[in-house]
Amino acid sequence: MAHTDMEKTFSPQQQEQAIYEAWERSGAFTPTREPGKQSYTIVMPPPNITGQLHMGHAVDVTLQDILIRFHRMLGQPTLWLPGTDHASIATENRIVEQMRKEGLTKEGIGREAFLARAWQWKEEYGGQITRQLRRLGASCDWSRERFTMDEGCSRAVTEVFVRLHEQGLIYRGERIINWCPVCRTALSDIEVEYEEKQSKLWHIRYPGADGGPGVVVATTRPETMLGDTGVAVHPEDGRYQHLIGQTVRLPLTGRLIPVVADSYVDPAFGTGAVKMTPAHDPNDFEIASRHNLDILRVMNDDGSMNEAAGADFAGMSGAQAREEVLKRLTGEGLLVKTEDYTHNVGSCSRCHTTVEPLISRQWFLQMKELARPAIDAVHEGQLRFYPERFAHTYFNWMENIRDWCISRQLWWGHRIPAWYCDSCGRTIVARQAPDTCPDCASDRLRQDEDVLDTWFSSALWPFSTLGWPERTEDLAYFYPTNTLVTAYDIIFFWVARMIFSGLHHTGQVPFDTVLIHGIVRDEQGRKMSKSLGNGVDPLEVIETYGADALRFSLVQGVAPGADMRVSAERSEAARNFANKVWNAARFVLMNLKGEVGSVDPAQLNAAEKWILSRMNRAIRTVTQHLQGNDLGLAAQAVYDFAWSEFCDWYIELAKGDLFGDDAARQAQARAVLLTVLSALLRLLHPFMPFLTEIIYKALPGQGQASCMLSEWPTAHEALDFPREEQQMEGVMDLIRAIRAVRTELKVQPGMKARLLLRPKEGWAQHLLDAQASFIRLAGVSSLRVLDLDEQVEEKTVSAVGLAGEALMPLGELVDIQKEIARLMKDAQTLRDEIARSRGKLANEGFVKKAPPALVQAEEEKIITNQGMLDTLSKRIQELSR
RNA sequence: GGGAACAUAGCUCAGCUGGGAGAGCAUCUGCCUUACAAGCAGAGGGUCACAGGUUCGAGCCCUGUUGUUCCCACCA
Repeated sequence: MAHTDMEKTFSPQQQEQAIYEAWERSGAFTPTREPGKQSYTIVMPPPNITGQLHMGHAVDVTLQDILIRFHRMLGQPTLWLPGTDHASIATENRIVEQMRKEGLTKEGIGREAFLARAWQWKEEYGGQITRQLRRLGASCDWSRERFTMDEGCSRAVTEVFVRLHEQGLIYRGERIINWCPVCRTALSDIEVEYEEKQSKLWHIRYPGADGGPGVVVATTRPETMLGDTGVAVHPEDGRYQHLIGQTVRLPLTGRLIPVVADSYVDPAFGTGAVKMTPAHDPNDFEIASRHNLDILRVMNDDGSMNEAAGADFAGMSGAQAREEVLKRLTGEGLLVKTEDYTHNVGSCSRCHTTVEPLISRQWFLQMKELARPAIDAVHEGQLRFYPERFAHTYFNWMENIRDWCISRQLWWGHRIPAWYCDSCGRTIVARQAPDTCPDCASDRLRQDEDVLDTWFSSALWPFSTLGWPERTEDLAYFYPTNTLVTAYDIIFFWVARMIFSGLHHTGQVPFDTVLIHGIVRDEQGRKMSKSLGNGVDPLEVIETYGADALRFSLVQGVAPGADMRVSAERSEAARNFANKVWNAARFVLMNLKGEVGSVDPAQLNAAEKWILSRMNRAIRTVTQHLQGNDLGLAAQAVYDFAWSEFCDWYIELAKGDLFGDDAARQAQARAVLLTVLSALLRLLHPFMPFLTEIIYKALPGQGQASCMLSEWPTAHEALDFPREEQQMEGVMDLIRAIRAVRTELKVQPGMKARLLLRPKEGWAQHLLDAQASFIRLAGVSSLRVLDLDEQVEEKTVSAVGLAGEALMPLGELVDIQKEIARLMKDAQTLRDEIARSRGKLANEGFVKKAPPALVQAEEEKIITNQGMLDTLSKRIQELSR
């Protein structure tokens, strides 16, 4: 592209895709393993295949791409491995939903057909999201793209499951789990969200077996009483000593249930007596197992009551059963008291149905042993969280971790590699489907119907994608990876699990840095969500403002770990910045005219030394921030340097030489402009890859080299001029002071404005040197630098800066001002009169009733006043020149 | 109940290990000055939540108070 092609405004939309395709085709995203060099690796958090790219991805991917492009430019073999996640429960729900619209059900079409459909879904939407990642400019290595259910990842999952089972860390057992009656599957603890809800605390009397008063229990879930198998009280509670070891009669069923003593019970809460429903409450389950109470499950998988709840209740929904139970208890006079009560109710994080805790046979991963090394690794600093405070979150969770329920009653996912022998009942966990039972040689084997929690495979992502359990060259070279970039809401789900999995299976931490960012909110600070409909589509922003603008708006000035807000204003500001850089480049290219020599360090003027020195500072600052993962500060530093220093000052200062007669100076100015622009583009490239690539390719003398593959700029000490920087600041400060005076005196462009400069001690030579710049940048017509002790006779207005004092003589200037003010006042009077006359003429009564002469006089007044006003306006304009 | 964060200009927020109170947007004024009106120049606007303390010096460190948010746990 030649500079003549450059439009006045930067419109990236058409070019972006072509540039991306060229990058991808060139193979530059694929690193070469160079043995001597230190690699840099990021494994992309795989987006779910459930649908569209959203702002959360945009942030995540932008941050990663910045780091990747930075390290690539530093010359490291840089791998960014992309992929997608099968997202077991989320995808399955979406497909079920889709089928429901067609009148189909999962059970109706069967497992095989359902999975075929799921794979079809994956083909369609998995591809969609990766195409959208390309739109953002994500420079990942698509040749290594992975999917959590592809052959390799699946093999890793099986291997891990079998190993953990062999090590005794995976077990199958009956436990209270969180059950979603709509998704019809078990959930892990973190898949449950709690919300405060208004409810009641019902006090119910359980009469004594002997017909005595028995005991009153308090409950928030009366329907579960049908599954009660005991009552617990505190062992030292004086009120209930006589009941311990006795039985009471469970109302509505007539069953006799024992009263047990357990110190878990808080005598101060409710009545101090707790009904025990071991099949539907985790705490009750614990107590029940200590006291050998029966376990009676009264609820079906869909949340309705089953036969065990009694013939009268079987088939009712939970809510119906509650109503009926309360009605009957009231009828029997056993409902002693009802009080208002607020408590937390858990709901499914996927479908927001209230979760039912219930007893179920599931697979669990024992966590204690796995958590320890993962905690130590962070304490020892093998792995760092940034910002560090998120390590607290991590420790807090890991130190109180409970066993992980890993089985799900779903079809889409990694099927559990366990088989049951129908002949002898043996369970076989194996890498491959066994033909016969090793115990009884029967071939009546059935594979476990369930699949694994989707996070089970995600936990292995950093190494399963690199070929583990094979000892591949990729694994040896790129693992452990370097930076994991993700939002804070996913630390438990994923980060923690990757850390213990990596340590346990590979003996190494999977990455050395966890860079945590916030979540994206809307303008009002609300979390973006489908239900609120406040989501901003990143693709729309790209269409309107360009991918560079979107990327920049998501990092500029954003503190690590802080939530960020997306708004049109932010994107617009970033787009304006892109345009600013575009125009600076346009100016530079327009003025290069042919060959550009290199900068001659011996012939630099003050402005050139200043900008080169500032450039060095910018390089150091940006580099340091990027290395420290402070991407927001890095972006801000590039922005400030580009706009406030290069554009606002240096380009303006260079115009003197550029448009002057001195050929040597002209050449030098061109060389400096090109040097600084080139460095600026490279500093900006990680943030705005498209814009910088387009411009960089147009720079002369380098054969259309790619910015992406150029070297990261380095600061050369030969171009550090700290003293000159300060001196230039002094000059700039004085120029700003003069501009303020000009504005104050309303000096119009073209108006004569004489200026006297009185230098401070030590600044005389500088001000003399910079005279031309003063005239140009301060917009004055002439200027004289005074001697140190020279007196000024005229009246002046002054402004003081670092380098001295600027004096602007008044005299004629002020007279003009006064004259203009007077004329303006007259003009206003005329305008008022015209308006008044018009008002009269608009009044029907006046026009009809007043003498015609009077009406005509008013009309003439308008005409003459208008004439006078025109004359005045011309005079004002003349004076203003 | 435990933990964390936040409180800075009208709005949204930066501010690294203590020394200048800042940016974007908004407002006001003047400019189509041959890179850019998506721009340029200038201006107004803040008791850095409150109260103490440490220090030569505090937006930053310490203590307390108030207010807001988030996470975890969960008493039936």
